[in-house]
Amino acid sequence: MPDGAATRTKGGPLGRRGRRVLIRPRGAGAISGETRQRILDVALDLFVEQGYDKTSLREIAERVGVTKAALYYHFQSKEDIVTTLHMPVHELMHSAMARLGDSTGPGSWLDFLDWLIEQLAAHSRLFLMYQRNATAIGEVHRKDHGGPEVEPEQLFLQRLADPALSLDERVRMAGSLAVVVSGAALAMQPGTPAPDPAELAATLRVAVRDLLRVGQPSA
Amino acid sequence: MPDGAATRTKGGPLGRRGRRVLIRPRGAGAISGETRQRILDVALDLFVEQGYDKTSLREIAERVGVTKAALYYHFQSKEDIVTTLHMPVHELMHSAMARLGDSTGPGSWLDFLDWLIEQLAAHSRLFLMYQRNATAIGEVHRKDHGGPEVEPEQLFLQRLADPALSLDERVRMAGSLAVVVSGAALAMQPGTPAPDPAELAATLRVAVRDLLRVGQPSA
DNA sequence: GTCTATAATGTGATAGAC
DNA sequence: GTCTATCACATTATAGAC
Repeated sequence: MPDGAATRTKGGPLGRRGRRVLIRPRGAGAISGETRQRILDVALDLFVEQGYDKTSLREIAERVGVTKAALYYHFQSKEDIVTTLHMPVHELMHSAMARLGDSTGPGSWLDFLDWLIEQLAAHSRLFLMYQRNATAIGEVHRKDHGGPEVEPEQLFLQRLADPALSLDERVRMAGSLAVVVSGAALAMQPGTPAPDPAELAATLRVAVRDLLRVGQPSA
Repeated sequence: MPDGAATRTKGGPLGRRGRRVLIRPRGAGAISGETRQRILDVALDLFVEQGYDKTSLREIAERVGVTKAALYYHFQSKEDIVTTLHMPVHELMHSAMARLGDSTGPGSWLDFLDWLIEQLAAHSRLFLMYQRNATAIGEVHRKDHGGPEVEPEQLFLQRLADPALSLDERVRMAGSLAVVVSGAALAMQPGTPAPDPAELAATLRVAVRDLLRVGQPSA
């Protein structure tokens, strides 16, 4: 059975659902990068909704309105799609580690959180995708990078394993990170109106300070 | 190709890896419930390690030392396995909602968190499994229970959608829940020694109070 | 209770025409 | 850049012998 025969009439028109107004007909050479971006958009939606593993290429292709084979023109593999989406977050985490440097303890941790809160608004949806597919993404990118554990997320937790830290400090540091992440998820909760990003960020900054028991933000 | 031919010598002995000392030989009728429990143990390990979706029945059967068909004697389906594992957590969440009742606001929320912290120690591994497979488990059990969204986890978030709550309250309530969950994950961080459960619980109780800005625990 | 063998289906991925 | 058609493979699940 051909690719989309189950869901599309054999010779029918291409644009389904009216999800998009086409400037020029599909199949005669689309604008550069346009389809690629739509694939990423659709994939992000599905990965967030139902997870990376449960989302098939057939499903992505269907929603975009192309065949699976077209996906393989734009991306080398399914993993390539999720890797491309995750890249900004990955780089963000990576440079966050660089910021943290070798210092430990709540002080530099707070700086890191402030910076993370700032970045979060711009990438909240990608962060959410990572949060909901952390294990899957972790394994994908462990398979690529040969090494055992290069995911920055894990590095954060390794920081907390520092024996110089008390249990109380560990709980509050890990907890404050969780607060920030939950704040990002809260911002995109369906059914509730999205809060003002600046107000949310300010609220988060105060909240993590309460949890880490340090002074209020300087700004 | 027969089931385990790739990993087990055709006529070889049954017990592999010496993972378990057998009182009496396998295949002559095992002790009631023994294999079933081992299946659950192995499945829990794998679901936590690499996720529900990426774990196949073949893999579970291999580690247990039986064939896939044997799994189907003990469980109706793969979903049945994960549902059985998730059941205690599900019931816990459910009764937590009953405890919360109709009241909103940080007051009853704190009571709920105290209770959750208490329960967490006894079920930390199952909670971790849920946390890492929330989307998968959610969909599995939505498929069973016909209804659209009966998962208690979602109900917690619906509480936070109450328009009577300020953004600050929402952030702190969602955040405090995240702190408790992260505390459970912290307790089982590989590589670091497991903290004393009672001490961890006490630390969490104080931490969530700092975040919710209420007094210290009465106990 | 466990096995062998197989069914039924879906998946990621590729070849080659247009 | 997208299509049709197909491949090779893994998966969940079942049937029936022992």
